[in-house]
Amino acid sequence: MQYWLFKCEPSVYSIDDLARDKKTSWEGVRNYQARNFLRDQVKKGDLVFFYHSNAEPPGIFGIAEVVREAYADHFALDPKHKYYDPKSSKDEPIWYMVDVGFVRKFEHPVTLAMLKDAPELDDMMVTKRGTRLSIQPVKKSEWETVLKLAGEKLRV
DNA sequence: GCCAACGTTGGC
DNA sequence: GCCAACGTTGGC
Repeated sequence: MQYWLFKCEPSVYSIDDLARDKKTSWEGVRNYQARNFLRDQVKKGDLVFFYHSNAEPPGIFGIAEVVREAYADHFALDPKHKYYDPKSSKDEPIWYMVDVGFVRKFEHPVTLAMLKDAPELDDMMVTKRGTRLSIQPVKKSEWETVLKLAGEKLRV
């Protein structure tokens, strides 16, 4: 059982959209390092911080749960889609996606500024400038620290 | 909207 | 394989 942080621009898809839909596919990851995490390490039952990027304010807005492990990202095969990648094919998909379900929206989101202020989170990728990975592993201690900052119970 | 920090592409 | 040009991310 592992913890993750998934980034998304709320103008594209937000925690509120997930709360409404209950479940969504997490497609469009087009970075190899993030792809490797998604394909090889993200497992069913893992818990995910839902991070709003390019937002005001940026930060962690809630929790999702992985409900389906990696499968081929078929949006890469559609020439009309913005996630199209001509190098990908049905037989040899390059890109993968997972499905996540809604768990909880934080009553008090943990903003990026709060994450940066917490010394326990100095090693967290999202707090380091220049880290643009959209799928990031989160340590158990970091997970618990963020929940405390959010004023949330540790048990999900 | 700006721009720094990356990742990717492609000529050589 | 190098590296300049270009595209993207994402905070501010």
